[in-house]
Amino acid sequence: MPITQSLPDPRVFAALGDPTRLALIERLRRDGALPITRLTDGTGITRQATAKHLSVLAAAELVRATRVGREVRYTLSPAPLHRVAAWAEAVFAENEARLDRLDAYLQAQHPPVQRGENER
Amino acid sequence: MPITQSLPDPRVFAALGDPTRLALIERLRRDGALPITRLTDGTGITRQATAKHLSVLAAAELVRATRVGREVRYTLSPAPLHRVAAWAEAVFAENEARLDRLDAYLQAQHPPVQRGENER
DNA sequence: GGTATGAGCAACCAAGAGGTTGCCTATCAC
DNA sequence: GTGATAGGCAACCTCTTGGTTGCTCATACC
Repeated sequence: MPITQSLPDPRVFAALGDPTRLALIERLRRDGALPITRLTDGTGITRQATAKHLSVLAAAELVRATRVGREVRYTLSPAPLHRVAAWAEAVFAENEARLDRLDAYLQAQHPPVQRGENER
Repeated sequence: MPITQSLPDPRVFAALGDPTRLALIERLRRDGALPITRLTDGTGITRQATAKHLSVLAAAELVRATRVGREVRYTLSPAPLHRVAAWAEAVFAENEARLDRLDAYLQAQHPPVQRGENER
């Protein structure tokens, strides 16, 4: 069963590969739509730093910005997460399958000692 | 239903956030245990570059090295992939749930027109 | 109107990442 | 033994990244 799953966008992983951004994702998951200033306080960093992180997340399409008056609200856009989860799970499963085949092959080459009548 | 899922190790995402390393993962998924030299040829980079990438993957426990004679074979160690998939799927699901709650709330505030006998 | 607040833009900086070359060690094959 | 092959280590280089400060623009409030 050759995998049909296409390779995911590395930018999504890269975007998730930073603790600050991971925390932003968690925050947005909990609280929904928040403007940059709100997302900034509590963290020890500047608003501009947060803005950069958000733009990385936006580039990976993990987050969507909508302007409301003078503020910009960020919300999670979880489609990439879904794709990433599917890929990771597929790789995991496929690897298990390969190991099983390898196992079967090795068993055939070196049948285990003491098997009992025909399986024990 | 507050998420019990703990935050995943950012190093796993960071390790996956590079096209070269993603390709290495794919290669190992397909072909199983391979030494560095084999993993290197075909790619346009040096053996040392590949070694660095593999050490990043190993630090994230995505890959395991076993020495066989003079060569070192790398194999996928997919447990982190499983965890990552679970987290991503959980965030996806929780976000959908939050959106649904928001939706219900909005419906309650602005009941849709034409609801039937006693709503209109 | 004037003032406070939310956000964007640009320059800058230090540290890290991805890559290289050069050299050394260990194992295999003969 | 000799030579070829697999790999490790260290120094170096350049580009990116995470962060800052300073300034400007736009919207809201009174």
